[in-house]
Amino acid sequence: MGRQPSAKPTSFDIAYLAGVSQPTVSRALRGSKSVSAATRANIQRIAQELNYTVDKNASSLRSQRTHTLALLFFEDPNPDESMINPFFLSMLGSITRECARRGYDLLISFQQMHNDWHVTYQDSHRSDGIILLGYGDYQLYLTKLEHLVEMGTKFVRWGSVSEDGIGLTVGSDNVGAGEQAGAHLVEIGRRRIAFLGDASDHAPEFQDRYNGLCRAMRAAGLEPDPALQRDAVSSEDSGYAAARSLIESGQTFDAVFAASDLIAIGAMRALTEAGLRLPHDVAVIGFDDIPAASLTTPTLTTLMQDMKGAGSLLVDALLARIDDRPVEQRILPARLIRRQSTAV
Amino acid sequence: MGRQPSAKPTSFDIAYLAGVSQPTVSRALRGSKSVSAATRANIQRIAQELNYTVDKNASSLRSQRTHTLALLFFEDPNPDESMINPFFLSMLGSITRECARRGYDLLISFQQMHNDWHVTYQDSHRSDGIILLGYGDYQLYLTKLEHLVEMGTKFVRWGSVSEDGIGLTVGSDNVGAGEQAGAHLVEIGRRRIAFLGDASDHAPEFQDRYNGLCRAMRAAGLEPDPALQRDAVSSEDSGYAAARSLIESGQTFDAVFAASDLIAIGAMRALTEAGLRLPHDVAVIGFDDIPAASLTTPTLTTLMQDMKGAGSLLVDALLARIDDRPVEQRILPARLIRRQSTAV
DNA sequence: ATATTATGCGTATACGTATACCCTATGGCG
DNA sequence: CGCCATAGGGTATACGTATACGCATAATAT
Repeated sequence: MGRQPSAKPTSFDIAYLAGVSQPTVSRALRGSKSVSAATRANIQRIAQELNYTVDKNASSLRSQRTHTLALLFFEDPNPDESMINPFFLSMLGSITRECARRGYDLLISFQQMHNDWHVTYQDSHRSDGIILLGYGDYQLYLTKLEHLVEMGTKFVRWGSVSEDGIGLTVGSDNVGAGEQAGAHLVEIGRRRIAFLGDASDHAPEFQDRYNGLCRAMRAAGLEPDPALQRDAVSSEDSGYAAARSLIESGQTFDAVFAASDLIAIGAMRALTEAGLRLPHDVAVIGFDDIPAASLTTPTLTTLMQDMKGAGSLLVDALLARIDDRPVEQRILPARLIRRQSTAV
Repeated sequence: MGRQPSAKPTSFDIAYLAGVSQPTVSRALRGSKSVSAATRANIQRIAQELNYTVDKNASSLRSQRTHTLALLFFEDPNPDESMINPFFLSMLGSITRECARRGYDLLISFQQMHNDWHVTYQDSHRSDGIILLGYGDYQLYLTKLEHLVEMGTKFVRWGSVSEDGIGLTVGSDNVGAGEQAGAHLVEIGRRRIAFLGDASDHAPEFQDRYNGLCRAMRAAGLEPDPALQRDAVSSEDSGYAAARSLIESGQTFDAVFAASDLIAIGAMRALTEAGLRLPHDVAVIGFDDIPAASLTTPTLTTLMQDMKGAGSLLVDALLARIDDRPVEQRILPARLIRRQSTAV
């Protein structure tokens, strides 16, 4: 009873009470097998009683391992600052859970493309590695990634998975998903399918989706019409503008495959305003299955990415990278969610 | 050139190059005024050149300050694990930004109401304080909070602001927002206004909103009918069920004030299915202004909470609490967003 | 001119843990 | 009965920084 309740116990306190030395406490709690079962049990009991916790800072300082990962969202600074891509937000849940399961803490930050991630997070020993999520200026982005590789920073990013990519990338099977979308539209009888989304190599994921669409069309004996492709970034406004451009061009089309749900939602607004009936005149497919997709009129058919799988895959891959183990899986399948916007 | 590029520089390296002692480097970089301007400038230049960063673990260990806050979402374990209350998610952006602005890192975690937050985060020196966000089993919740207070844990939570609350709470002006909702419905001629949301003291925020509604009605000479109140938690399904219950009861009503947008969206589905025309037969107001609110049919009138303000207020309050300074502001105003669901 | 105070910095050390290394006792084996 | 391996754990120390304290020198006061 003479102890100060406010003073947090250290491993020395435990050691004293257990009649052993401080290193033995450390060894016992970390599971070293050079401690007898009886001693270990005793130490654990005492630690429990005193509500002892290993000091994270001291532990990290000594072991040079933080058991912390950093999650960086980097998007172009948005006029509406509080707006975050909903798709990435929903990945957050699975990432945090996977981190917790693996005993890792998660630091989170939104970055405006600064130059010093490695300095900020790895060199200052805040985290053992970095998860990168986001779109943005792709060229600028690549430059930064090369820099990270040079600095030996451990990181993994979500994106288009290809062998020549910079650093380690995991992502959905975008080509396969594009094929599913195309096949579905062909199946319901559509012939002239428009694609809304940047198809250049500035947006590899969108490009993959477009390539998948083209492949499905060709497999059905249709030739994709390049005039039916319109660039768009992932936002409602951009989707609206792209659809307007398509409508005003006078091209005929009976389906729209939007590279993201946000684009699709904007496009549906433009199409409806133009007096087109959905899905009768134009069928629409989105990508991501954000919560809003089931609230639109008509509800939006879309490709659902495996968000839960994505989170654990990202964490798995990063931990493998940190421990210099080979990374097993890198690609996740997507699933077609059929709703009213393609129900004819 | 003989230096190892991979070895991270320490304050000793800087000190050696600057011809001073290590503590002087520490003082210079932390802005102590007992270092001459010339020395400081020189040290900063060298640190810059070497890409030196203060080791976070060593710094935190020595100073017993982590400059890190922990954000805890605690909700009842959901069957759909990846579902997070969208309102809290949008608060995330402003919290991270405010932390960054103040030079704090942010740890994030989802908790299933475990007992040991303080152990996990404060006692193990992972963070200086905790931000709590979430609904959940309110009684259980209160017990945990009392425990936190006992342990001397620094924390702040989002919720119903009242003087007798446990710990430090900041939140929206729920009563005032409820009044705005009520006044608006009265203004468009509605007399029999239903409230969907738990009005017991298990959900103080909802209760406040209901009280605000009642106040506005009485101010207009109307007496709220308790039969028009239905309990609901913040989910679509719960809103749907509550609205069904109301419809089946045979009560007449010409407006619904839902305690959250999710409840409102579920209720609108039930109302529409029952053949009621919105807003002609029944006007609907929600709460939160989640992104989906502008996508429903009809679009949803709602009360927008000041999310950006909320984030900075939470961080401000917590930092004040950590430094034992008085907390200035605790209540944020909400704003009525008029959309189609009340446009008559 | 001496006493006083402030300035600028070095010396020593603490923060709490993890690990390399060393030592002792025990048992197995030939 | 001597030899070595092994279990079990102690001793010493490093991780990199921040701070209490002391000590000069210079600036001011008296």
